[in-house]
Amino acid sequence: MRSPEELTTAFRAAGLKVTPQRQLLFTLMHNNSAHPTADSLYAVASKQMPGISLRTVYQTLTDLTEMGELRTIEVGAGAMRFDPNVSDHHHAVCDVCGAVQDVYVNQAPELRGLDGFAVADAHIVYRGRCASCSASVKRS
Amino acid sequence: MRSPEELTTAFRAAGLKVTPQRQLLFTLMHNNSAHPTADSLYAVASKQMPGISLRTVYQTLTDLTEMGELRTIEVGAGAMRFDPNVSDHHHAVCDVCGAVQDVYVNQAPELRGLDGFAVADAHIVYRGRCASCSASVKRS
DNA sequence: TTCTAATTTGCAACGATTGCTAATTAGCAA
DNA sequence: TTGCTAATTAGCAATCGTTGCAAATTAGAA
Repeated sequence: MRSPEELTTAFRAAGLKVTPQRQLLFTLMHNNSAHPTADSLYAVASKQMPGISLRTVYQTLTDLTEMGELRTIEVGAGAMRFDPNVSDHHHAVCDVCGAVQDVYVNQAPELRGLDGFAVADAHIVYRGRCASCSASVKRS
Repeated sequence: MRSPEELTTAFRAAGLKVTPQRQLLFTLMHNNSAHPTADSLYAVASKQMPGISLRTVYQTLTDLTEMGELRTIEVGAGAMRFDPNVSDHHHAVCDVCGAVQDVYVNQAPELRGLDGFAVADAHIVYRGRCASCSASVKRS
């Protein structure tokens, strides 16, 4: 996702308005590696701008996604997550704390069973324990 | 997932009862490669047993999943799907017709960015066009 | 400054799923 | 075969995440 300044220009160029709500969300998502849900982003945004609505957060995230500035990811159950990293990558989800981190694969694996299926896209979700949750395991 | 006969034994052994509803669902899921949702399975079941409730379908699918007889898979938006194939495999989802097929990978790819994450499980969702939807593309 | 289309907000509605409860029933034991 | 009781079913309400809608507000071009 581009910087808040570039997004301001891009939005205006697309005939979209740049409101204070949107500017705040631009800055909150820029370089955000937390893979937030709409709701968690709303919680953060509300602190800086009390009264902003969850509906607006959803709307702006949808706009950014349609412009290709965000990717949406679904990791098992729960809400949709938004990722400002739109490069080709995958995700690892910690089963303990729920944190999501980016993962890159070096080469695509060979497949069996494709049977004429034309692959356009692939997304891998890894599950396990993140480094900090692995470290905090008490001996049992 | 095991055969309806084996499941009957397994359910009783686990202190669970084998009702007509459950027997029907056992047979409908056995060797079912359609990756149905609870709702689509309910539609099929209702034809053979009018009056069966969606609640019971959910309950039985949950029971089977907890016993390790089914896997649940989520492919992008939409409802949860149930897969009687519990072997280690992945899925390809057709963007046109929504069909889901099983895919097997020969070897796990090398990863970057794991950063101490201990992987316990991986699931790949491929998206694209299935064979029949590729074949039925009209020239444009 | 004016005007208007875009935006925001709040709330209703939606789809998927689960919680709850009364009525029913599988299946063990006598 | 009959009784008993815990498990199950069905139906409905409630939940969660998300989207549709409409009235009031506002960005930003003219």
